[in-house]
Amino acid sequence: MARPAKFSDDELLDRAMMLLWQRGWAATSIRDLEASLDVKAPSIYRRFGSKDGLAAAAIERYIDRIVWGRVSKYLTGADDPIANIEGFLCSAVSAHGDDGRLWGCLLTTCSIEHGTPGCELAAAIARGFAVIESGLRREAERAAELGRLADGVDVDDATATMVLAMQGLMAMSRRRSSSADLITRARSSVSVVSRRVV
Amino acid sequence: MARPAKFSDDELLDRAMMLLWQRGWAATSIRDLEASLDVKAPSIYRRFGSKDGLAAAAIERYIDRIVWGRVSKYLTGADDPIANIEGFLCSAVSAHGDDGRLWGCLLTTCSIEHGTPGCELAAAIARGFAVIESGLRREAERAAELGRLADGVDVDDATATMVLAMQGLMAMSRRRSSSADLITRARSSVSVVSRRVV
DNA sequence: AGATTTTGATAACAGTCGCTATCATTGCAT
DNA sequence: ATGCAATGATAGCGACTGTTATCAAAATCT
Repeated sequence: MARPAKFSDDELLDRAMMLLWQRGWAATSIRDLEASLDVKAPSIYRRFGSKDGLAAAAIERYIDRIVWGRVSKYLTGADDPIANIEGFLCSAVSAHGDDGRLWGCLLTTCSIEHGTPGCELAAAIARGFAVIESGLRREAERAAELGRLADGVDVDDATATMVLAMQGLMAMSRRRSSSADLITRARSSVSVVSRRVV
Repeated sequence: MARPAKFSDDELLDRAMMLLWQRGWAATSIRDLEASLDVKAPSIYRRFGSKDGLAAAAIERYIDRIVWGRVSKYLTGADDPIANIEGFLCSAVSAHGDDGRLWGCLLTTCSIEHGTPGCELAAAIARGFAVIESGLRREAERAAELGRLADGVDVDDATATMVLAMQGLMAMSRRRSSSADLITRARSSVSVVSRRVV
């Protein structure tokens, strides 16, 4: 056939995902990707078509790896659903960068940066958020069945509050250097929807 | 003295604020500002020093006009604090653009786009969020005094939940075209922290 | 009225952006 | 070994970025 590629698409996407996650969409140029991926621009364009195409593929990979990873690790559908939700939120605001800076969420960052709705990025981003929301809703339903929701709080209320808290935490992550304050806020928000155990 | 300026700094900042609010920081170029402000680039640079300087001044104006306007209109320190908070959140997710697209929050958008902490933009943004949080906290304190907080929910919990909800709503605003769904979510989140009246 | 001083406009700077045409290099199949 | 096909590398495209030097226009003060 022909000469094999130096890196597989998956390897490229992993590194592209990390770079976009850390720096954002607009702040990451093709030259940055060239340097980080050790692959020249023409190869990137032959494989992914455009910068948007690469970003969309990187977002898909982010959903598959990071989002699904956290959902399946924390929102397990077993044990205490409240503790699961709390673990999920706190895992998202844990430090990532070597400098201690939080990375936030690739989905939130890209959806705000790349505002134009209707593009292929928007569809990928919406899919990622749907994964998060359905995972949170599943735990909220279990919490309701187990009587772990606070009085007067139904599944919709708990899900909406947790989704908003998640996005709020991700937005705040981009400008906070430490995660301690965010974890406190996350715990507060979870405690509000859950029944106090005396 | 000398020839008077065609527009005052305040007029310029008002229009710059609207443009940055609608399009974001990175997506708004100096040429865009020239066209929208009807003022050429050299005048902009003579007055505000740089694009960052203009953005920082526009953010200050956003805080003074929009943030303080909403805080003083809704978080009044009188009447029902729960209704006040709900009105505050819902006002922020009301349609703004002629095309029905939501603009979100200039602070949230800029803080995610212009991630670099330590610059003058970051300080202005932090100040704006402090205004929002203190306003929400004031109403939460009144709600606690009036017995309008749900059982087991203290002022810190309610404030944290409302701040996260606010930021979450603003993040979601950038990719939603209608505000109905966001208003439903906002109401859910407010209902969670407030005492049910039977 | 004339001098002064700040304004606005034209044009251009160097740099970066996303993207691509061109070509030599490489490895697989025959 | 040879031809084929896809690779990586060099170089460059036009457009756009933030920014600034230069100069004409205009309004206030003496």
